[in-house]
Amino acid sequence: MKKQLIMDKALELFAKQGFEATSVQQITEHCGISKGAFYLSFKSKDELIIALIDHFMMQFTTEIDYIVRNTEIEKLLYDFYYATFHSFHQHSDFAKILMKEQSQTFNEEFIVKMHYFDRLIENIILSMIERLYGEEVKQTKYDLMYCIKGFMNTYSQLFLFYNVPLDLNLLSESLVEKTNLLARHTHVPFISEDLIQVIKQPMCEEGSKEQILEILEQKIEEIEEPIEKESLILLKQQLREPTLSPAIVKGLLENIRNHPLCKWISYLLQNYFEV
Amino acid sequence: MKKQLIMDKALELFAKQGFEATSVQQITEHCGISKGAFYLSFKSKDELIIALIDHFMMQFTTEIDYIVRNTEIEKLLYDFYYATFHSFHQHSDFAKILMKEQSQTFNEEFIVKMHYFDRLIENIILSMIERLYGEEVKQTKYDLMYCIKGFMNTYSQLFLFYNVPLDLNLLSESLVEKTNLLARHTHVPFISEDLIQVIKQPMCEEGSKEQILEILEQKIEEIEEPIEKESLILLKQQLREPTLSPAIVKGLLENIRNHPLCKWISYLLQNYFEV
DNA sequence: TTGACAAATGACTCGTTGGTCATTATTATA
DNA sequence: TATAATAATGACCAACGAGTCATTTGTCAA
Repeated sequence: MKKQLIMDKALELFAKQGFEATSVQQITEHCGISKGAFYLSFKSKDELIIALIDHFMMQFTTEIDYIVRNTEIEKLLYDFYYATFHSFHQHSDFAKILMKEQSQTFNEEFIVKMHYFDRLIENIILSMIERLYGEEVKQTKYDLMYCIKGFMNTYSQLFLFYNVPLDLNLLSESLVEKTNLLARHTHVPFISEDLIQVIKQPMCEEGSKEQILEILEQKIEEIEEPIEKESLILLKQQLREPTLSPAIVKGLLENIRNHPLCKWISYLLQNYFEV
Repeated sequence: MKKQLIMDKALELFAKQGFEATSVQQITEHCGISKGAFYLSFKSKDELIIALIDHFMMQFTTEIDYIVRNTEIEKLLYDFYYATFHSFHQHSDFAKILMKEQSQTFNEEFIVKMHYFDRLIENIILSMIERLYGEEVKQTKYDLMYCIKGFMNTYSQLFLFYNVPLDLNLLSESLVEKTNLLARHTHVPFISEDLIQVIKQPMCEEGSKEQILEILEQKIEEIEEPIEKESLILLKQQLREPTLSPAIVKGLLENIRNHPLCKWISYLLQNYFEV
């Protein structure tokens, strides 16, 4: 598929030069295709960057969420950091774009997307904190969440922009220690429940039933494998009119969770059904 | 002075839209001047952004450095955070630019400047850590430094991009607690002495004698006040040929330290003479 | 071999940008 | 007031970028 080629090559250039500084001309040259061919795959340059963000952020969010939901508590924090940095490292070109283009103003949709994913990640971190420390951190959980985000940011810059050899194990151990320290001994919160209300505000976007339905129908078309396809169809019915028991829904979700094209929809459905 | 007007107005626009997305046209319109007038004050758009960075970063670096050198240990950490966030808050337009344009690739000189100041700030933080905890954190000081940088970044985003009411006192208290916790109980460092060597590398730039001399001569021209002027002239001689005692040098530096035009040169000289 | 259809091309348009410079307005000086 | 010097103007230029579309190339069934 041309689309994939363009995304791959554009990713390299964006990471190196930034989005604005990379022209469509350059991208097409780097792909060895014509300018027209580019516009057969993407309606605009903006659509390309949105596609890139969607692609990687969906993947990342889903990965992290799965870990937070399914890892035993003893390994949870370590695995979380490990997976995070492993992912950043593996998709370092994309991570660089994220860092560079952080909250740039050039495109409305871009910002909305970024905020949306940012919010998702914050929620995942919060639910991890909940699992790890529970009531213990009631007063300080938002601060803790911000610190964890800060660690993710600060430490990833180290290996993204200086190419130092990366000892993922040591890094994760080190951050686990720091996080536990902060969780267990912090008593002066800065971010109160009030403050977080001011920050949060909207957060609708993808969550709505209609949008999930839309994506669901699209996936049903795409998928060939009978089990996955039927699971999707059943889930669609359940979405329209809840009749199945939670156990069955959970099973159906399990059926699709490892299909490469279903990761995202499975994440959305899981959230929707509050499993 | 036109230059100041342009810098003020451009700052607003850059903070709102980013550097690349703001045209010289827009800036001149916002100032109520013609395009030609802009180019009487700045040779190029790039020169403008460099001037802005220099202006604010010199100010910030000098402020923080003064605090770290001169505050009693009991208040040091608190004052450091307070001053940092106070400065970010006061110059929030500039802080926004820093966040947005973080390591953008558009201009070589820009990046060099940013790295230079980043390095300066890292050194200031390190010397603060040294004063606060000394030997205690020998193994973990670089990690601690990165965590402090992380706090500065993460928490400033809160009030820069959501305009929440800001309780500077609480914020500083809260970060003091976190920092002390990490300093006193961390045992698993990630950033070793080796790693920091890989990252550091060059770090020359402004420090050289010739460059200091150049700025010094320029300042001697500018300054009217007799005491400050003579102090500068004596310091210039001392720079060429060291003859004065450390006490005298320190006194001369003290003479100029509060002159609004001498903050930066005084910082550079202080570093050079290792006072 | 032909012809219908889709895929791919790249010269082109049109808007915008950073930057220049001949000209005009303003001020200072004699 | 006349003249020189300086400040300010904005029409203009070359360069470049996103996006378009008439045309060419490739494919495959008949």
